Order: sequence, then structure tokens, then C-alpha cells
Amino acid sequence: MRTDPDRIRESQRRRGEDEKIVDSLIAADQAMRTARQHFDELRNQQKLIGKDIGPLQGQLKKADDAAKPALQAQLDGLMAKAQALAEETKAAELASGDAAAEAELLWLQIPNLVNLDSPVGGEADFTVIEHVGVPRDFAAEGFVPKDHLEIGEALSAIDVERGAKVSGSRFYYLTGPGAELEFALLNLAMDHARQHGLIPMITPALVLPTAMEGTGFLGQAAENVYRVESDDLYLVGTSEVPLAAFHSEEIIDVADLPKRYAGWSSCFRREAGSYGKDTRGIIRVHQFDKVEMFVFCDPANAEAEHANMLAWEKEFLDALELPYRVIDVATGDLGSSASRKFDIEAWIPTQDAYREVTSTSNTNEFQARRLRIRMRDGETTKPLATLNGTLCAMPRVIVAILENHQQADGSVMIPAALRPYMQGRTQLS
RNA sequence: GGAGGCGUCGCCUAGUCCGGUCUAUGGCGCCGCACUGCUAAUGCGGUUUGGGUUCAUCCCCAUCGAGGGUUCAAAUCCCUCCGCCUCCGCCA
Repeated sequence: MRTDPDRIRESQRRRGEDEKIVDSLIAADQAMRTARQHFDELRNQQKLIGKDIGPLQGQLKKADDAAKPALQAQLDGLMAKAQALAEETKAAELASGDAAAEAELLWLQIPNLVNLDSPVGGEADFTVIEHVGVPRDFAAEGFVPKDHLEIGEALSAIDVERGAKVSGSRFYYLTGPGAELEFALLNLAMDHARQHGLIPMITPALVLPTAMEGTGFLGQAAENVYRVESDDLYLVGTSEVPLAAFHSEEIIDVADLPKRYAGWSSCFRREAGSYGKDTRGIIRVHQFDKVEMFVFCDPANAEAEHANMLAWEKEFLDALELPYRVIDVATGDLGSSASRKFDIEAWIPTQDAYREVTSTSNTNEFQARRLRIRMRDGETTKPLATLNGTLCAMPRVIVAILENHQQADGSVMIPAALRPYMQGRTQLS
């Protein structure tokens, strides 16, 4: 901000967001520094006077009667000066605090700087990086594919009606084979994570406001966050939040980086503003479970770590034998914390479309600054970089498996990689 | 939920009763230097974090769990909150 404000303006422009806020921020920062200096100066004076008062009182106590009036007068003078200064200092302290709060408020409103390689534009302006696998030709196989809900209900794997009865729309039960599928996916995902050196974690699903704010979810995404008002806690929409906040307020030696985790938690999303979208089945739901990868690293290595996570996501989907494409998400669709984001979209036959199943973001120092996570590099400390990536979001992966691996007789082939986690079974029927 | 104890700059710790010489004591660890065949030991110096200022050094401000208050002045007094420990109760 101080050395290269145009870089922020450029980022705002690419995101399609307000540029003028940068000028407001610079002004607020300058005002904060001026107020701070004023306060510092007054406080210094105050301390210098205070330092004389103590000893003088001591002298006064020990002095003989002849000397007392002079000392008393001197003391009164100092006290009067100190009293006047105290008032001025208190006012300056308040002004300094207000100015800092104002600058902070603006600072929190500015999303992360976009990576200049991200395609510019809105939700539809992503670029496709690659296609992997080939969607099945059901016509050639001689049958019309059923959608995941029809298959899931026939297999007694998914129950959305009772989900709605008990909890409302966008809730569901995974029953029998559906639940087994989730447990198998969880174990497969965690084995993958462990093989790549990620530390398995089970995280809290309720977090304090600081964790939510620090990860950038109370900005434009705030309407999708559940809040437990009576305790001032938030339900996380992803374990990215508790994983990021895990090291908040900490200073990590650069030699101990990178730190890589795989967190398992339930995720809660209000899905406000998506009424009428994906209302059938379990593509878009209020509660689901997810294995999320999270990395803390030196900013110099952030892009390499990002590539790692994308590779691990692909590897997982490859193991599930799902066709997918990888996209480079456009600037307008990054969310406030990401500077670059790659989504993987799996082929969903009955929608004749690719749908998001994973998302990996490089958030650089954005979350680390807000959560005060630093690294010690020799003499200096500075913010580190954080990155996150989905390893396995249960409902959507289950949808992809049911639809892509369905057979004409209504059964579903279990991908070979998953069989060891399902007692060796080869199909659900 | 009840009662009691506690929270000090990496770790341990002094200071809190009774406000000012606290510029927060000492030990351990760590870093640098000196001495030294090497290591060890010893000696000397340094070692919280954030901010302001500066080419840089210096210097200044804040920071003793957090936030308020009293005061010329708060680690120290008052209030609220948070966390940890012990015991009791309840509980998957």
C-alpha cells in the first residue's frame, strides 16, 4: 500500500471492484500515523515529568521545615503540568485509536491481490487448462443414464425426503451404502493425504469471529455463513477456517515450513442467493463432510505448493476413474482471499456438464496477515503464505461416482481404488 | 453448574499485599565475540512482539492473558471477560 498502491488499484480493477477505496485507505493510513506520532510525543513528555515526581516526593518527606515550601511549590508545579498533559494525552490516545480502527476497517474490506496470470473477468471467463478422461457414451451403451438421486434412492443410499422432513430443504441422509461410500472415500482420501506427508486433523466446526474474519469469510461470503448468536460462534463452511487459524498468532521458524495438513470436518453453508439452483439431489446442500488440505509455507514457495495440491486433487479423482476438467478461475470469481484459484469439475452425465468437485486457492499472505501468522527468517519475521485445496467433498464425489459408474441394470461399479475400503465389493446393487 | 488456585518478553521464575529507583529479576535455551589442538568449560555482550521515525544506526510509543476504569503515574488498585489447573456435581 505504501510503496506500490497502483498494484492494489490494478487488482481491484481486475476483480471488478472499487478502486477508490485504495485512496481512502492511504489517507486513513496517513491519518493514523499522524495521530500516532502526536500521541507518542505527548506520552513521552508525560513520562518524563512523571519520572521527576516520585523522587521529589521522597525529598519532600525527608526535607527539614525550612526547605519544604520551596519543594512543595516545585511539586505543585509539576503536578499541574502533568495533570494538564494527562488530559491532552488521553484525547490523543483516543484519536489515535479511532484513526487506527478506521484504517483497519478499510484494510479488511480490500480483497487479496489477484495473481496477474489469473484470467480477467467474471464467473464464465475461466480458462480450461486440461481435460482428463473421456465421458461415457451412454447412447452407444444403449441406455439412458439416471441421475444420482434416482440411483441413490433405488440403492437406498440417499434419502432427501426424510432429510427435508427432519431439517428442511437441502438436508439429506446418507443411508446404508451411501454412508459406506462416504466412509470409504474418507479413508481413501486420508491415506492419500498421509502418503503425501499431510498431517491428518479433525477440526472444530464452530469457531470464534476472529477465525472467520481472518480467513476472509465475513466479507462478500458472509451471507452464506451460519452464526450461532447466543454464543457468538460461527459454523464453518470448510475446515480451511480452523486449519488456517490453527497457527494464528504464532511465529514459525522458516526451517519448520512447509506445514501441510489434511482436515476432516462437517461443513455448513446457508446457500443464500442460490434458491432454485441445484434443488434436486445432493449437489448443493446445507451440510456435508469434506477432507480439506491446507498448507503454511514461505511465500516464495507458494506457487509450487499450489501446483502440488492441484496434482494431489487430480490423482485422487484419477483413482476414482472420473472424467474431469481443470479450470483457472477468473478474477471476478476468486472470492476475497484467493489470488489464484484452480477448480476441478467432474463430468455429470445427466446434466451434460462439468460440475465443481474441488477448488484450490493460493491466498498468499492474505490470511496470514489477518490471523497474525508469521515466519522467522533469520533476523526478521514476516507473514507466511497459506493455501487450501479440497481433497474430497463427499456429496459431490458421491454424485459423480453414482452417475459415472452406473450400469444399465441400476447397479453402480465401485472404482478399484475404493474396493479395499468396501470389503472388496465391486459394485453397489 | 459449584468452590478454590493461577495466567509475567521461547521455557522456568522474581516482582503484585503497600502504585513511582521496573529501563520487568534470575536461571535455562539460543546467537555473537574472546580464550582455546577440537569439543567442553569459562568470561563478556546480545536475545518479546508490534508500531512510528530513519539511507541506516539512534531514538520514541505500545505490549506483564484481553478489554475497560481510577491516578500526574498501573505488572502492581478496581470492574468485566477469556483461558488453564485442582476438587465436587452432571454427562457421550
